[in-house]
Amino acid sequence: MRISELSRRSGVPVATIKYYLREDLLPKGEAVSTTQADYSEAHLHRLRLVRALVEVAEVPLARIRAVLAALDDPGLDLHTVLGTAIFAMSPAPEDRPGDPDWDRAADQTAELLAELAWRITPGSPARAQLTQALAAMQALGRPATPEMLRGYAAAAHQAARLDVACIDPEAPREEALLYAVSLSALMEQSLGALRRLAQEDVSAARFGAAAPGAQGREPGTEPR
Amino acid sequence: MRISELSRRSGVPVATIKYYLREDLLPKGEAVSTTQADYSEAHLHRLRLVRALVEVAEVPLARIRAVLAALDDPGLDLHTVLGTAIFAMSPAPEDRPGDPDWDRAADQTAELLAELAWRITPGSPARAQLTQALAAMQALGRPATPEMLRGYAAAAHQAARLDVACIDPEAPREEALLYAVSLSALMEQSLGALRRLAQEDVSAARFGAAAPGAQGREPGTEPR
DNA sequence: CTCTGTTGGAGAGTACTACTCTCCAAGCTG
DNA sequence: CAGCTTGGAGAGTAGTACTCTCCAACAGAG
Repeated sequence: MRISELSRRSGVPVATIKYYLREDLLPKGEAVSTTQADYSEAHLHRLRLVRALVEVAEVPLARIRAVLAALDDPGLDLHTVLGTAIFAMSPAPEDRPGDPDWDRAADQTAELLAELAWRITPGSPARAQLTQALAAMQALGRPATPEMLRGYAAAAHQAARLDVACIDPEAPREEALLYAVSLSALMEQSLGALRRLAQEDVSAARFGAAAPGAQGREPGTEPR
Repeated sequence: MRISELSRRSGVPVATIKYYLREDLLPKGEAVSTTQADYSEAHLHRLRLVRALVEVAEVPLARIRAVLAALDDPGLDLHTVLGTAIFAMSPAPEDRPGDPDWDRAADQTAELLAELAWRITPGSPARAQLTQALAAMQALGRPATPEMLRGYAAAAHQAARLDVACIDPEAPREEALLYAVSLSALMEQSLGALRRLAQEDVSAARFGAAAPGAQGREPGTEPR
């Protein structure tokens, strides 16, 4: 199919598709002539994936590019490639050793992970992310307690079991990986939304009374 | 304290503090003379909160402004103000009625929420977010199953119980709200990080073998 | 009372991201 | 062969979050 059909079928403007091609977010179509290239269903599929990550999961293009590059890397086993992709997906805050809040948070992280005994890669960006969040709570004067962390870890592990259960190792590798990554990112959004909904339920149970958001903004209205 | 001390104590450049003052992210100090204003501990505290939301939770300034405005709104009960703040915090994707993927996702959402019977506000942006994520999965040809959704909802509810348990209704209102909001945002980051760590553990258990990310990027290296 | 430095306030400028627009010659289509 | 589309490349734009520059009005040191 030509670029205009790719655009029509995906709903993405031609100019944007050209931009993605330039930025290596979409592989080039097979050149039929100097001014004509052929795009396949795989292109359409990848384009939809990019759009889902951009629009729904709000992943920066640079990170999407890194993830796709990891997926295209052949010759690694499923677990390794998945790990690499998830690494590339996450923001990696820089360590701030020496900062007292950071160091205390790093200890909290180490203690929690030692207790959980999860099989994880040492330098994982997720670990730095966790430390960063705990350091921020420290700085706000409300450090997380070990009991809280254990509870959140249990919830996270439950979600992760569901994530991994969705992976079909029998499916074609490319497809399985693509789904695993997109599912991980989209389920992160879903989990966040579900958590906010659940917060309302729990808060209603605890503090009771009227429905909130009565004077909240109209649906679809971005603040300012 | 003067602006320079506020800057020194918070680690935020004076220029940025001035910018936040202009942008209504920080209330003005009490004017002592034409060219001198006095900032309190409350200013320092709010500044730290803004920085935590910007740096760690990556919340856009416009949304932080909306949240702070909601918190400053007096005369509402705790549950209501909290709900309003959480509303202001979340992105609100626009509905796309008519789009088949969207409509199916909206049905899924309605079915799940009916089954869960959580006490939630009808127009909640979190609901639209959930629908959006489910619609994206639909579009990628891998719709979420009701069983999966139930599982994720259970995990989310568990996290939400921990969130709400942290709120101390006896604490000064302003303080309780500030902590609730920052905790919600920072714990979202922590939960995401924990989930990624747990994914690695579960994936290792299921697909076994070598440590992943061996050729992942160095810690602290942003892709491209 | 002068001199040095800081402050609040406002505007312009910058860096980055994610497009979006314009142009062009080559090429396919009626 | 006229008129549309296409691939490719560069320039332009909109939005976000600062960052810099300037200035007159002070404040404190000597």
